[in-house]
Amino acid sequence: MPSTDNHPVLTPVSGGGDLGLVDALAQLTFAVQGALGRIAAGHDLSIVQARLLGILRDRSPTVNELASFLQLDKSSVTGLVDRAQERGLVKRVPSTLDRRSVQVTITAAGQKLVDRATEAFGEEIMDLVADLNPTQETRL
Amino acid sequence: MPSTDNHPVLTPVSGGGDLGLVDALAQLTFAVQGALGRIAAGHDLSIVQARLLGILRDRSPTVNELASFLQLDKSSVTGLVDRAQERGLVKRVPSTLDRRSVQVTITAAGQKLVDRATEAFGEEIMDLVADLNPTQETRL
DNA sequence: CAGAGTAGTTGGTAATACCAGCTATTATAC
DNA sequence: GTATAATAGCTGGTATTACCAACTACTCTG
Repeated sequence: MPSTDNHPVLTPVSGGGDLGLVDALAQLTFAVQGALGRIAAGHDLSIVQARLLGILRDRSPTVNELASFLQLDKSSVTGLVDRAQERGLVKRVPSTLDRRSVQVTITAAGQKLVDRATEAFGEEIMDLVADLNPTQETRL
Repeated sequence: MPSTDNHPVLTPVSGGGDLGLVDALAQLTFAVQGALGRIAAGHDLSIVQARLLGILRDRSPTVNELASFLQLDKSSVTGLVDRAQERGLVKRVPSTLDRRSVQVTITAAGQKLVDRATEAFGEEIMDLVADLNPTQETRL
């Protein structure tokens, strides 16, 4: 409830076209990301970890696929999965089709965690959207 | 132009209320943040650095104020400003009112950089918004 | 003026992210 | 059919980002 700061962040100057909108959008994303980050942290997750688990809810992609989902380097995903695996949130299952690749799967613990986090996301983001609607709605 | 992936990330399961919206919003912010990150990187900036410079365009806040703008710990801001200062993008000016505090100011080089980056932001985000409007517009 | 409080920095740690280079495996070329 | 190229993932190295706790230098309070 405190800190949705309302100062322009990107566009106080002249610029080309309709930059107020861009700034509003940027701020919206910062606000949402901030909320996401806070909630995730409340469940001992970072945003990226939450995204990882979110993706794994209905898929068991390879590391490569994860990298493209998350727009990360393969090596970043390796580390991400490593840490999640150490915490028992995901598993690596060797692929039977291609022995080079691994399929990353969520564990029951991971499911439970991401379920709880998602619920919290839902509530909090709804609130946030309600707050921002007056500003945003008029802009779209 | 490639990779705006369209897979649900948070909410494929049941959940409480109107979670499709939350997911859409989350994805929007990821997309925007991704674009921001890419463009910033194109100017040798991270998102946080870009935000820093953006804030400094029309203000010369103290480290403390920056911390609250950016929702960061003071020590994180110290490092952020350190690196920006090493690159000649910002300056530290000792405050005359309170000798404990510093005022962080943007340099001419920083101005130029943030101006260029902002322009790029504007264009690219406009494109992105145009893409997402059909989905988003109906949702708001 | 003594003690509490505040501004900023420092030091230590961890997560995130990249790149380049490596191994094992698979696919292609000849 | 084997040699070569390509691919999947991991390692090692580095930089950034972020935190916390502790410290210094001031400022404010009692």
